[in-house]
Amino acid sequence: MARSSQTQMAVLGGLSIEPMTAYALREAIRDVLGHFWSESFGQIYPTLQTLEEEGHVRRREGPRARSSVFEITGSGTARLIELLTEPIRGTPPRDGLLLRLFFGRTLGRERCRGLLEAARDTALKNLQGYESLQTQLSAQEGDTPDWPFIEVTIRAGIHHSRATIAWADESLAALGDPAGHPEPEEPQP
Amino acid sequence: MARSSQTQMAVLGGLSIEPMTAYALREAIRDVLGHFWSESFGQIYPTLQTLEEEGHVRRREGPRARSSVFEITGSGTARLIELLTEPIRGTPPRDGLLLRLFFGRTLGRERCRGLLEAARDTALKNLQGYESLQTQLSAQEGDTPDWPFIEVTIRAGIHHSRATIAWADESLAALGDPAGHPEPEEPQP
DNA sequence: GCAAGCATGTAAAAGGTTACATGATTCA
DNA sequence: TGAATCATGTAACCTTTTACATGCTTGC
Repeated sequence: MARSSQTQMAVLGGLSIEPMTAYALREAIRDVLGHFWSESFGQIYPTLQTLEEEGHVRRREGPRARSSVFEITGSGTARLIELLTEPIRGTPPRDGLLLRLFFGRTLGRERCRGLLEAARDTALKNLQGYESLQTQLSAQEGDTPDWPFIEVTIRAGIHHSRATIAWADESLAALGDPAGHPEPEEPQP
Repeated sequence: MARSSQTQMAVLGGLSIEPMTAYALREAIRDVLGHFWSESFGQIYPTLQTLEEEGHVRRREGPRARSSVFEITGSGTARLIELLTEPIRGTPPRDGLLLRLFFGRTLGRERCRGLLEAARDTALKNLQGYESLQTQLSAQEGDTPDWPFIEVTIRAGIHHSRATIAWADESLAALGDPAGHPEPEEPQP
């Protein structure tokens, strides 16, 4: 029972906004929740089947041959609330960037700087993405009851990106400017 | 071949700082890398066996009967550098808090506020932990060649915690003060 | 003598990704 | 007509956690 309640949460949540095909659901999860969630086909299809058997979603004929549009049922909404109320199951942390930086003495200062610069660039791009998303969606959806909650998740991305940029800049300064003196003398004796 | 290069990285990295038993290695990973990495016994023991077969670590008699201290070999150091240089394999994001907040209309505003308050509290506790760790370790290890890199990882935690606190405060304000008006009338019809 | 913690390992199960196989539809 | 995209589903594989089984050592 309960094939990955985490996936069920995302699937039921998606369908709670709008009925769609499994394919569209995966695209919606990738495009809309992509900054903090992901699901693959291999999870979505079996989960939809389970949810259908349990009566939490209903399958209707889709716009094409052999395609199905899924919609959430009353019991599905109840199940969604139940899942959303469950305690958050935290994934054990696995940050490949920090692991590499931690062993920076072995990896080498220059390569660490490279990693930090790449992280900074990525964070900057993400930040710009979040900001334009916020502007765009607030115009489009600013009046819907979902908007305040959606905006909270976008602002999480904004805060996180800004923190990453500030941290990377600070760290690049701490690891020394390579220009002129690739391995600077220890500043403090 | 290459049983989880990620685990190998953490294991070889740990042993590159100091030879130890598998048990101690797990404790070190939990206590020192715990803020951004984790490994379980079920990963560490088989990985050490593989690394031993490949000649990347050497097993010595430990301080107790039936216990082994592992130390990294020359080829192990080379392998570690190779692993650290590999592109970072990003785990697909799965943030249970943001998922719940995204579906906040269904979950309910009050429960969302509760989640945000809990997140804020946790971040505050983490922040204090990072700050005292920084003070403590900078006195202890401030002169070692590893310290600048270790500090980078601690400062990542500090920046991230501060961002979480600021975001949670902002979001709590945005989701409305519950005092006086638990479920404010819909502002827009 | 016994409890807590050190120490080693294995097996089963969960959770998830990737690749594959298949076919319909749209559009250039 | 052929490529891109929509669409469904399965199977194999990988990683990782959890639980279990076992025994030594230290300190009270």
